[in-house]
Amino acid sequence: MASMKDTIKSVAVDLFFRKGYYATSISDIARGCGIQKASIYYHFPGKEELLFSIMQSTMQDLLSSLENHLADASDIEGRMRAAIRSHVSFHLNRQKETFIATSELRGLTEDHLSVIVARRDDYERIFQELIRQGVDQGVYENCDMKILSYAILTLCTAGAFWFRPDGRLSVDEIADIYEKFVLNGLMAAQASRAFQQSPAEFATRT
Amino acid sequence: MASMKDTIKSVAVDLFFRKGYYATSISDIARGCGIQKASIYYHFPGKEELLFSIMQSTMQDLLSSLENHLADASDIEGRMRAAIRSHVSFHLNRQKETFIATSELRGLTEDHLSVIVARRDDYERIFQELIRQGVDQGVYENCDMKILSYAILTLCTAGAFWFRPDGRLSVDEIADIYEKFVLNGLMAAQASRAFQQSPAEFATRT
DNA sequence: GTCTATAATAAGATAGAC
DNA sequence: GTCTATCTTATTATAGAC
Repeated sequence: MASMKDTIKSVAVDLFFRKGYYATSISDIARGCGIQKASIYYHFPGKEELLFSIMQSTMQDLLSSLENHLADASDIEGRMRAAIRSHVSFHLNRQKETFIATSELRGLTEDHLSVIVARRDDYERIFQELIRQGVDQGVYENCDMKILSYAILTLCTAGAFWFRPDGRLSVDEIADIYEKFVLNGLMAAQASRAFQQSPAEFATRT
Repeated sequence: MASMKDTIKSVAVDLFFRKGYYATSISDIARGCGIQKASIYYHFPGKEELLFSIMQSTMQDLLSSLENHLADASDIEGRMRAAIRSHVSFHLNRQKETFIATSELRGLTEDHLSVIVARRDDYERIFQELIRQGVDQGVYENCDMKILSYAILTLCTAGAFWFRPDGRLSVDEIADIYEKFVLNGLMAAQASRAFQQSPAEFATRT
């Protein structure tokens, strides 16, 4: 049974996703909950705190999901695959929240923004570390880790912008496509270079 | 010599980029231009029309840039490279406008939104056509064209979100990284598959 | 914990003089 | 083409009763 505080949060998620943070008023949220707008302020100090609360629990769960997925994988390729699958499926399964967390950072106060950005940086660092390990082990081509980690994450994050739960492709199918594209992208040059250097040795690895 | 209309537009671009569309008031823009806020309304019917004007000229120039870059390339790989370079360099060189055009769609009325989205769809279709031609000619692996075109475009568009003109990497260096990652991503599976099927023939193509 | 009523503020936009 | 002055409206947030 959901508390009113949870109801408010969930109605806010729905409205922020559909209309945007600025276009959603406290009255809109109250109407969605079936209460008066003044009652919102009993549960949250203000509109911005409500946004912050949404973003914080989203980032928390995003990080947990990544840790859970990584726990099941051991070698570097498996770990990268697990990380991408976690990232993609979280962003599609919790589309509304991830959409908000990505697109409404402008709505946060400076203090709250720095908390969320710090969490996001922690999250990105895990991906950068995965790329670095892959490069160290010679599985991926040497590359600019920061730029590529942004590229990989953004690419999958964008799913939250166009995904339709009742659309042509399921979450798993989309995760497959992204997983393949990113892994290919990271490994391709390595593969072709290895082939050029030593086709025989390359063949044993394929 | 810039007209006041151009000045207003350029000040608005700067403020929308730095503070966001909703957080920027007509008064802010007027102050940036050194005029009174009522004077803005002589040049633009309202704040939303100003945003629309910025987005429309940005999309126009984005499309022109792509056409110019494509005119110089002939084969499919060269055309894809040219398209990616055009996309990346435009988004970094005109960072403020492309950032706004990407992140402030929520600020448009329904009518204006549909105009911009239609232009964006035209633009995306050119990339989808490039991918399709590459697949037809066997240069790229068969793939989901819509999803991959979103992936490629978003990945590069995201540059406008983190790029620093005075940062570590130049526009050209970033374009190089993206060009390589995307091309590798599109061709990788094809390359390794070709090698598995016929290593000798593959070698002649490398 | 929710209500009614209202304060406080700020924004987009217009009227009309110069 | 720009100004001063003002209108209109909407929003966040608070006070205080129940």
